[in-house]
Amino acid sequence: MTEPILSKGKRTRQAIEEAAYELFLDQGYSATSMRQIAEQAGIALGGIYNHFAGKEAIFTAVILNQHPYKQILPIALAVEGDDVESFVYNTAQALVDELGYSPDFLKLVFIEVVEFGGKHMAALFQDVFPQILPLLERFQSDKVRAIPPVMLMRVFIGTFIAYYLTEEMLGDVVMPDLQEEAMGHFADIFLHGVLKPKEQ
Amino acid sequence: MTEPILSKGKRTRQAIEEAAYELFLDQGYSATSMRQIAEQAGIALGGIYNHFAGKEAIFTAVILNQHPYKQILPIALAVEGDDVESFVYNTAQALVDELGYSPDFLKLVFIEVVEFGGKHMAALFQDVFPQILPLLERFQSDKVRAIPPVMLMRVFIGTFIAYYLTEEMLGDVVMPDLQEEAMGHFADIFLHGVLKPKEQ
DNA sequence: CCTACCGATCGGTAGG
DNA sequence: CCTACCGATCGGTAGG
Repeated sequence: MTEPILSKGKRTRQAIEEAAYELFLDQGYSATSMRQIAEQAGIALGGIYNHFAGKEAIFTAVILNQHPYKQILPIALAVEGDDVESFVYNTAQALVDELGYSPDFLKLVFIEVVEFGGKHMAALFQDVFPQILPLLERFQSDKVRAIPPVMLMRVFIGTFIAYYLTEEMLGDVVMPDLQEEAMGHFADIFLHGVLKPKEQ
Repeated sequence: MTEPILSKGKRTRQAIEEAAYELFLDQGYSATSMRQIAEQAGIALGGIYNHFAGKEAIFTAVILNQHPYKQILPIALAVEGDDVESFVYNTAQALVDELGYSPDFLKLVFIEVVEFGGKHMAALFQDVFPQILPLLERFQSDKVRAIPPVMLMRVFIGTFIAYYLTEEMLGDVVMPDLQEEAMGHFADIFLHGVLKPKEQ
């Protein structure tokens, strides 16, 4: 919410990134022209090249600064709940609340996979990995089965991706009424998959 | 394996689709030009328009005919195993064996989401849905917890997508040695999530 | 099914 | 940071 004062140069650069981000989400990378980016950023075409070496440099900046984890991580870190169960359920709830039902927040990664063959992934990963480590601790519990922690985190993240992608694939067409509960089912199945069976 | 005899027109059309399929997987839709498709299909640019109304018509045909489920469904249907456990494990194994570790077979769907906003999804779904119904039966078991069957299928499919997408996202960078076992972990967690706890 | 062409638009740059 | 421009390439078509 804090609006840091940026120099004019920084502000223009920021405007270009935001314009590009919106257009990429909407149309993908190749279908978005430098002219569209310039127009949406309120600048002349030539002006872009004072801030970026070229089109791909814009994408690189965008994916580093607008990557999904930048949205997800703060949400997940702010979630309350001392045990695994409530953490998983609360995170599921919080994510759906903040991100809605659309997989928009995943589209940048899809663009990266489809239009760049994943070649920025390594750089991205270096940036992300240290920051998701704190989340690993929240799975630390003797209720959890013996599963390598990294694998735990991977399946956890994967479960959310799976929810959103299948939402896009068949959410509107089938069972629109089940939508509200769907994320609950994903979280529930994940939890049962990860926890030791309760003796009841 | 059977090579049906096609008329020359059909063969050309098929060659165009296959050329486009390869190029789309490699570059995405927008970055692929009609000239590239023509060249790879061994035809002149103008010739394409005897078979397709335009570029998007090619994509529509490709996604209908080369959609991932066309590869996955036969594999899953051929899997042996009478109980849920062996079905899930064998399917996981068979898919990795046939599709490898790369998410290539998912790229068409990503292109559809990124470059078309998912607008062909409904038509696609009508084609796919009836054919995956038989798979639902293989989850019919009193070992399975009370979960709506459609949701079961959705999480099952989602688990595979999650595996492949996280594989692309961090498979090469981290834990390349764990790769072989990773799918096993996904299947294992899914199974525990879906089955009633065993009294042991 | 090909040749030759259309207008439009692309990413990028020179020069100021 | 803008104006005016570059060569290249785009999807598509006319005509044969």
